[in-house]
Amino acid sequence: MNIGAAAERSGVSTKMIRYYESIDLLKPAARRGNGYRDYGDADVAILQFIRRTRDLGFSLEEVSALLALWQNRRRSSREVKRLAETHIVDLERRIKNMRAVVRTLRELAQHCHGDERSECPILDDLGSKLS
Amino acid sequence: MNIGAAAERSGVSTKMIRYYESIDLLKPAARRGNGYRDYGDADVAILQFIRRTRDLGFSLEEVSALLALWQNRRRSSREVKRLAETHIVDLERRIKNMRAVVRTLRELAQHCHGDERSECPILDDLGSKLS
DNA sequence: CGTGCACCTTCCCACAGTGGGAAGGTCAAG
DNA sequence: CTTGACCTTCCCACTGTGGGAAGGTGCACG
Repeated sequence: MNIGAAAERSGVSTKMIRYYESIDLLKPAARRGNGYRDYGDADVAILQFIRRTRDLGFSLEEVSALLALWQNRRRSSREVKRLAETHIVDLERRIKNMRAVVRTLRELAQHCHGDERSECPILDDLGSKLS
Repeated sequence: MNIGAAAERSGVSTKMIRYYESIDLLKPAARRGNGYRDYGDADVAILQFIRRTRDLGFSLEEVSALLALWQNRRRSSREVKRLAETHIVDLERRIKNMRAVVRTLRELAQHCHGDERSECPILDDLGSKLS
């Protein structure tokens, strides 16, 4: 099947499929006589794996590692679990930061009139040397 | 004061100060006879404002808007509050997504033995056509 | 005085991912 | 046989940030 069909079935854009190939995340696709890339169901499955892994927020480097493990029959699940848990910790750290930011912003916005007046505690705080 | 001192006092790297100037987030700095950029306390205050606003996760475009409002005596606090609240909504949306991802990953990791065996529900799920 | 070191200047390159689009080849249907 | 939907490669954009080269400056110390 052509790259467009593979893109549609996998949910990965043609741009991204070519990009993934260019950075060696994917093996070079088979080519047909006319130079067109040719994909089979197994390739689509790999693309879907990548998309789902990306959806879970793994970096392309991590996707590459997970993909290798997925395709390795002699893998140990320890490594997979370690990757997942490291990622969980990272996400939790980022969530914690973002929640703190939201708390700060909500507090500031609460005290801001939000009307025609120029007085604004949000800007005061951003401009103060205290924060 | 030289750019290095301004960087140290503001917490914005020299690289970033020059970059902010190049994208017109900052007015071109005054120059001394030798071509060196020259900063005063007011400039450092602006840099600190930018750093704090960045720390709250605003994009440089939003920083630019907030900076303009900060320096505009005839601003209305409505606009500031609107920017802050839009940003809060955006952060909350992203937090929600990330929490869902963490939930999924925790569930998957829980069922993964994490030992020498290759069997691994995490990879099974990433590879399944169901998800 | 000269020498070295720390600073400054501009300029280009890299990264992660993704999208846009140009210039050209191909294929199928009308 | 033309038209339109594909495909190819290539370069450029974005968001922010850092690294480093090549060259000029300023100051302190011997």
